[in-house]
Amino acid sequence: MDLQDKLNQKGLRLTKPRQVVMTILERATVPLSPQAIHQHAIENQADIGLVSVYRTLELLTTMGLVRRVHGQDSCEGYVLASPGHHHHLVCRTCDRAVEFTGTDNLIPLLEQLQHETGFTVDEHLLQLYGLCPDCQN
Amino acid sequence: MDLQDKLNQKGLRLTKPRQVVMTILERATVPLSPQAIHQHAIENQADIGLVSVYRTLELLTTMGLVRRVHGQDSCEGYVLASPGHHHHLVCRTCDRAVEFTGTDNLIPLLEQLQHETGFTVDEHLLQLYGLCPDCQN
DNA sequence: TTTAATGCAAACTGTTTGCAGCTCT
DNA sequence: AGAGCTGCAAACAGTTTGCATTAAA
Repeated sequence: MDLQDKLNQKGLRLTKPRQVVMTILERATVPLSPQAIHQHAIENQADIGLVSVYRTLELLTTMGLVRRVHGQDSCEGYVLASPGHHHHLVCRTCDRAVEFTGTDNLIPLLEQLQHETGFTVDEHLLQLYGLCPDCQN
Repeated sequence: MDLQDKLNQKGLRLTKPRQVVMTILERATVPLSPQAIHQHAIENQADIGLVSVYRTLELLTTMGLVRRVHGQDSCEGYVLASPGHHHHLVCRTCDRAVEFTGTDNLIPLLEQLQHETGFTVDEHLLQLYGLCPDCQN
């Protein structure tokens, strides 16, 4: 099912700004800020407004198609939400990010904590920071 | 060596806003935003300006006494760069937080990732969200 | 006494909202 | 045709900067 169907299903529409934002995110390798996305759009002769970028990101995020992440300096960054739960390893220098999923390692920790504290744990945020191969000089 | 000495050593001064901010961070259990810190200060009859909070946080961060982290919603959060490393388990309903340190579980994951991606990983942010015993109804 | 630091106010930057006109279905 | 969407402009919120005054050393 493509984006158009997903939108129509909810009585929403596939419009130019939405297409453009989605395409840009699909091609992106790093989390992009709203302004960065807008910039990319303009450079690709797609004349959309910054406001629509914000609104589209909010929509796509609530639809679960896009995920918001926090870089170290750049606060707001958006990336395509690939299926499943995953985390990011972000380069402190160039902000390049790698996604990973293996969080089985956390399970024993979670269980231990739930037992010790009485909390139930149902969500977690794990972000790793370091240097990517190119920035290790 | 206490804060006063550390500051004087560089020709800087220990002033009321700096004391207050430091004390608040020492008592905090979750990352605090600049405004949250300011709020706390006011509530404790410490009449300091928001601007000083910002400037103090910048100073303490460059001195390595405080660390800036990015939470889920609150972008800017500051925590004491305490010796060792700790994380938080936060109740989604009442915001009560528990600190924990056991991150040995992460080490295999880190090593595996460093190997697979070529990144070096030197910092991480782990926050767990759930419900505390009181809020589980 | 000297000079760092404060706090106000004003400038900025990034994000959100109201609304008239436009467009996808 | 009609409801959803866009884009402008204006309102907002959070952060930074300039400058005269205060206070730590």
